[in-house]
Parts: sequence; structure tokens; C-alpha cells
Amino acid sequence: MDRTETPCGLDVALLVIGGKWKPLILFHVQDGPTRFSEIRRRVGGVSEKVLIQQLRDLVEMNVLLRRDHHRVPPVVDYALTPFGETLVTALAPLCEWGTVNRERVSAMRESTAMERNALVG
Amino acid sequence: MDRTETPCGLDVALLVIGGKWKPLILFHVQDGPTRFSEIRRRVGGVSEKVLIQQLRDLVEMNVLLRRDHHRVPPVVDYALTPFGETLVTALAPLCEWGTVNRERVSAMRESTAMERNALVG
DNA sequence: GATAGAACCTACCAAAAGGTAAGGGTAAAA
DNA sequence: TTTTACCCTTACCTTTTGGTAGGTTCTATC
Repeated sequence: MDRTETPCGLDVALLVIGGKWKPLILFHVQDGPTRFSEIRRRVGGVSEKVLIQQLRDLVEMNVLLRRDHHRVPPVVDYALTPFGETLVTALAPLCEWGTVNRERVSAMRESTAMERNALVG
Repeated sequence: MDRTETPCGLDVALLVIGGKWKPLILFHVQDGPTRFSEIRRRVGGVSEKVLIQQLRDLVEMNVLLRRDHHRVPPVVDYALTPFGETLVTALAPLCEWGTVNRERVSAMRESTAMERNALVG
């Protein structure tokens, strides 16, 4: 059977998880509702601005639920929606693939970078 | 168990499939070696420049194999490597997820876009 | 009284990614 | 003989994305 006619759903998936930090966010939120500052600490390396952007995108897509506890100073946490859970489930094999092949991939990236530098120098 | 210490492999996976057309390319190549022009037709909407860029990235990453048949006018095709096959396998659930949720996701994107426009206008 | 921490927002800037338009060298088809 | 198709390449430009640095409002703590 020819797959030319059956469009691939990966474009849809990437609409949702496309963004430098979104996969990591999903990963670090899957154990339960997590506060903003805690996500920031766990993800590591994100600026607040970008974190909020990506969190908002995920909330808009109904992947995450934002809960404002209406306290001051603010208390807000984010949790997976049922829809978000299906996404995380679908993401699991890819996550595992990445974990298994981390070394391999980063080694390849380094070697090709070296080749490029050799051509330049 | 706390996942804070076990890094998520999704960042690695996105290094490989990150790029507007890469998932689609992988999808359209999985039935066997495919010629450049055929990939271009199947993917649809890519410029030659970008297609070649992404194909080269995938070749560098050892996901695809480029075979030059040394004819003129040129005959070149691209096929999945064994490594690439493992990636496609890991990608399958996400692909299915996207297919199942295509309507839902595009509906959400449209509604939030409408909200934004309403705020502007 | 100064400071730190919570969860953001805003203006501005840099880098990366993608897109457009043109060309190139060959051979077969029209 | 002009056109078409093949698989690219290059120069240039626009869009998207991400990052920096500052500010805000409030409370609890030192």
C-alpha cells in the first residue's frame, strides 16, 4: 500500500510539541501538578519569558491545565489534561529512543561540526 | 520515582527530526529508496533548497542513505538506514496520535487565532 | 527597612530557519 | 532546436524563535 495518500500525523504532533522546551516541559510535569518555579528549576536553562510562552501555548492547545490558586504572592501550577496524557503516552517511545541514542547522536553532531570547521580553517 | 534526575530523550530526538519537513520526509521514504524529485512531489510545498538541506541533515545523522547512481542527467535516491528505521518505528505512535487528533488540533489553533484577532480588531 | 521570592509582562535584539529567484550542466523528448 | 527534467547551488530576504534585561505587585523573612 502506498502511503502517498494517507497523510502523516507528525506535522500535527509537531504543531503541539514544536518549541525548544515543550517536550521537556511535558516530561517534567507528568508526575503531577507542578508549580511554575519548580518547572523552571527542573527544566533548567530556560528564561522565564520563554517558559511562560511555551506553557501558554500548551495551555491553549489543551495539553496543560493552568491552575491559579489566587494567592498572593502568586501560586500557580500546571498539570496534564487527559488530552495531554495521550500525547505524553504517544511521546514515550521517542523519548526512549532519544535516551538510548543520546551518545550516538551527539557524537555524530560533533564529528560533522569538526568536518565543517576543517573545511573553513 | 522522581524523573528529575533521568533526563528526557526528547531533546535528542528533536535534534534529529527538528525541521519543518523532516518528519514528512521520513514518512515518505519508508516504503523504499525514493528519488529526490519523487520525495519533492510527495511531500509537497517544499522548495528544492530546503528539501536538500533537510535531506543532507538526515544523511549526516545517518538516518538516510544517499545513493548516487552516477548517471547523467543525475539519478539519486534516498533510503532509510537501519538506524533510521529505528527512528521511524519510535515515531509511529506520535504519527498515529497526530492523525487521530488532526481535526481537534487544527480546530483549536483556529479558535485561538480568532481570539487573538478579536483582541486586535 | 532592605531583601528575596512568587508569577508574570514589556521592549528590544540576535540567531536560526525557512522561502524566493535565479542559474548550471547534461541528455532525452517534443 | 527549443523545452523539459534531473539534482542540485548561490545570493538574498523575511519570518520565526529564542534570549537579555529590566519592571511590577505583593508578602514573608532577615
